[in-house]
Order: sequence, then structure tokens, then C-alpha cells
Amino acid sequence: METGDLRKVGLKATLPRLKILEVMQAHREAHLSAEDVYRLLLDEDEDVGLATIYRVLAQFEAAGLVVRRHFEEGHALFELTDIGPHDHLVCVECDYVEEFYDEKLAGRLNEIAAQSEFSIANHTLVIYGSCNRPECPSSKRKNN
Amino acid sequence: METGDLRKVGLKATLPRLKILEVMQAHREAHLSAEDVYRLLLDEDEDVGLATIYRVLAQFEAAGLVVRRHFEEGHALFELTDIGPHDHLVCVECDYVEEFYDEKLAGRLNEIAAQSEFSIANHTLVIYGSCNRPECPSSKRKNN
DNA sequence: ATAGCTGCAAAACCTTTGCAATCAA
DNA sequence: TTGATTGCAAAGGTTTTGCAGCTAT
Repeated sequence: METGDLRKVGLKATLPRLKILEVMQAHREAHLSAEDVYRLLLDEDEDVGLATIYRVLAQFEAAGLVVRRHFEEGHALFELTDIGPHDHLVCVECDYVEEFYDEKLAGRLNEIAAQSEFSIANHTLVIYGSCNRPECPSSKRKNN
Repeated sequence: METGDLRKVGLKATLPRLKILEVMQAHREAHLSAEDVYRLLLDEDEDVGLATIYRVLAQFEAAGLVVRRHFEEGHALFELTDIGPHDHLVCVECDYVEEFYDEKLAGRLNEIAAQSEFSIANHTLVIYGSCNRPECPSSKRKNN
């Protein structure tokens, strides 16, 4: 059970928290908004208030379980922390998000920091562009 | 005058637009929110409605005069496009911000986007760390 | 038992929009 | 003149908060 995961970070193992954690884990490849989590729980007939989801996600964030991200949209997206370091490609047309990890990039970032006499701790990198997936509006336009 | 800058991109040279452009240019090193622009104009006794600022900044963005960015805050920040592409090093100890542009980095980003079949438009990169400037608390700690 | 948690509804944000008045060309 | 632009206020969408009741320990 994830009950332990919650206790470990000092949170009572309540039903809403367990359910929210479950949903995050069931969609660990996705970037979910509070609203997304809300709907996914409704789909399972789990009736958790939206306010609770916001509160719990904030607690998870404080506990280091999830990270909050702001891409182009007008709302925050959350993802589990345990998937490791990675950056994001975001499609500005359809909000599709892809993750990547690039060794060379990481190396170059360290060199840059070294040149500036910075001790690098971490970074945030988001590349914006148009994905060329068939279902993206940008593709349809090119087909004309 | 900046009147020309506006005409060039097909916008009537109205007072509010001129004033907003002026403020952006007077703070070209900063990242301003719509609210920031609003307050800066108030400070100059220029009374421009907040709604107008949002509208004008959106027009400037469409015209390529400014770029809209979403960092970690819950609101958008705008900066002039003409300062050229650059990224940021931020010291988490003293909030010192340094801008840099790195050719190799840019090249690698393009390669990454190409691999994912993304047409890259732009990106946001912030490196967090400790600067080692003498006036930074992090340096003082090491001197002990 | 009790400190902490939840749901609801209301409030707080940031941003966009409708509309009548105003302005640049 | 006339279409574009503005300011205001109202609406929109996301996130936070106050509070009374509920729950895990």
C-alpha cells in the first residue's frame, strides 16, 4: 500500500490522499492538472472535492512527492518526482508534452555554470514548438 | 520616436501603446508582468487601464515585439524581443540573475527538437545554483 | 479524544470580453 | 468621417480559504 509513502512524509493516510496518489501513479507519464485529477477520480466514482485536490497536491509538493510546473497553459500541472530528472518539449498548438533527458545537454549546462562560477543545483528547461503528431492542429494545417 | 516601431508592425501609434512600449524599453533587462507595467505607468501619472495593457501586450506579442513567458509564478511575464535570445542563471542564495547565450547549447536544443519531430519555436531555461560572488552569503560561508 | 482532514461555498487571483465613448488617420 | 482603440465593469477560469462537520490515530 501507498499508506507508507504518505506516513513517510508526515501525512495522515486518508482516503482522498491515497486516491490522489494512486491516480498520479497510474498516470506517471502524464502531466496532470488539479482538474484532471478531479475528473479521473470522478470517473472511478471517487468523490473528492476539488479544493481537497488542490490542498493535497500542495502538500505532496511540499513533501517532495510531486513537482508543480507552469507551461504555456493558464494552469499548473503536476507530476511525480520519482521519475527522475528530465526536461520538457511542449507543443504550443495542442499542449502535448513530451519528456526527454539529454546527456550532452546536461554536460553543457554544467560547463556554462562553471564558466560563470556558479555551483549548479538544478534547472528548468522547456522547449516550445509545434509537435508534428497527426492529431495536432499544426499537422492538419500543413496537409492543405 | 517609437511611433515608427508601431506602424512597422501595423499598429496605430496611440498614446497607451507608446507609453507601454516606452516602459518596456526603459526596463529592457527586466521581466514585467501586466501588473508591473500598470504600476510603472501609474508612477509616471500615465493612466492606462489594466485591460488595455493586457490587450496591447497581446498585440505586441502577436507582432513579435515582446515574448510572453511563464516561469514558476502564477502569472505571465513579458520581455522585449529585441534583446535577443538568452537564458538565465539564478543564484538561489542571493537572487542574483545573470543572462547568458550559448551557441552550443542552442545547437543541442535544436538537435533534440529535431529528434522528437518538433518544430522548435523558443525555449525557457533557468539554471539554479549558487553564485560565488564575494557579496553572496554562499561565499561568506565558505570563508569560514 | 483530538488534532488534523474534508467538503462546500465564497473569495481571491489573473486575464479576457462587451460595450459605449473616444481617438488616430 | 470612420474603423480602430480605450476604459470600465462584468465575466471567465484557476486556485485559495473559512468554517462546520468528519476521520485517522
